[in-house]
Amino acid sequence: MSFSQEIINWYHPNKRDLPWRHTTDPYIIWLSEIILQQTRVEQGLPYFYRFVEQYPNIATFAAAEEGEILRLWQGLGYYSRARNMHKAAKMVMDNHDGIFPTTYDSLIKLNGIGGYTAAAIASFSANEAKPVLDGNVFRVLSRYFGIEEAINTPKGKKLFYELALEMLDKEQPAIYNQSIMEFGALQCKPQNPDCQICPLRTSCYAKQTNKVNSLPVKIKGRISKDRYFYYFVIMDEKSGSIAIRKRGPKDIWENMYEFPLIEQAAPLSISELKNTKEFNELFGRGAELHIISTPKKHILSHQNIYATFLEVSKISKDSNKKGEWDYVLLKDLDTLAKPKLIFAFLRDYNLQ
DNA sequence: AATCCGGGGCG
DNA sequence: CGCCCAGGATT
Repeated sequence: MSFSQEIINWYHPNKRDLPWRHTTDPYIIWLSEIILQQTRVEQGLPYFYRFVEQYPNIATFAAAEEGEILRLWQGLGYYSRARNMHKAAKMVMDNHDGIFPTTYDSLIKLNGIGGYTAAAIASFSANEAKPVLDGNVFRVLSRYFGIEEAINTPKGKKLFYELALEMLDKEQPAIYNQSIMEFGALQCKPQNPDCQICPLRTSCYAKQTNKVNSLPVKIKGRISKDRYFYYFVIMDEKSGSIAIRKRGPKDIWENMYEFPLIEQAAPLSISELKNTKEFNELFGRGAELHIISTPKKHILSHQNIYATFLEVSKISKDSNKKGEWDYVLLKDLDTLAKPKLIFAFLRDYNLQ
C-alpha cells in the first residue's frame, strides 16, 4: 500500500474529534488555523470557542475594534496574528464582498496567511489540491523517507515541498492533509514516539536505521537577549485609577497595555534606578519607590525579561510631561489587552 | 538567509 | 533548561 493510503487508513480510527473538522466554512477554518499557528491544540481550543462565539462570521469580526480582538487573544501569544486577522477580515469585506475566499491564490494575499495556512484553508474548505507543510509534515516526511536536509532552510523547504506535493492524494486532499498532520501530532511525535505500534514501521527509514531521534534535522538557533523591565505601579486613590501605557511598534507586545516602565540592559539596584535620567524625567526627584515584587523572569522566544514591579508615590506635579501614561479606572483595566506578565501580576496582587 | 514574534508543556 | 508546537512578516 502507498504511503499516502497508509496515512489515511491510520487517520480514520485514530483522529481526534475537533470542532473545526465539522465544517467547511472557510471563515471558521481560518479562525482555527491562525489560532493553531505555533500553538498546541489543547492551548488553542478554548480561544477557538471564544472567537466563534464572539465573532460568528467575517462581518462581525471585521466590524470589531483591534483592541477588542487583542483582548480576546490575550494570553495566547504571537499577537501579530490577531492584528493581522483584523486586517485580513477588513480586506475580505472590502475586496471579496464579504465572502471569505477559498482558493490558495486569493488566501495567500491576506494578512497573516502564508503558504501553510493558505493550503490548509483551500484544501479543507474546497478540496483544492495544495499540500500542507507544517511541523508535523516535516517530521513525518523526514523520518519516513530519511531526508537529512534541514527543514528550516530555503533549500530544505523547497525539497520538502516537492516531496509533500508528490505524496498529496489529489483525489482527497482535505482528508490527506488532515491525516498526515494528525499522524505527526499523535503517532510520529517529536519525542519518544511509540514506533512499535506504528503501521508504517517496516517501511520507515528512520525506524529501520535507528534515526528516529535525530530526524528531522533543524539548524539550531535562538540566542536569547536579557532585558530588565522596571514597571511602575502608580495609583490615584481618589479616582480609583492606575497609570497605563500602550506599547508601540517594532518591539514585543505591539498595541498592548502595560505600566509605565524603565528598561535597562543590565540589572539596577533601587538607588541606581532612582538616579537614572529616565527616572527623573518621569517622576522628578522627590518621588518615592517601594518594591512590590522581586524580579520575575518571563521567557519569550528570543528574550528573557526580568521584570520588577515598584510602587511609586509622591511624584512631582510636573511629571508625565511627555504623556508617557494615562490613568485608567481600575474597573476598566480588564477591557484592555495586556501581556501575560502584566495580567498575571494584576491577578496575583489582587488589583483585578 | 536570518531574525523576530508568546506562551505553554514536556522530559 | 532545551525543544517543540496546524507559521508568518520583516530585514
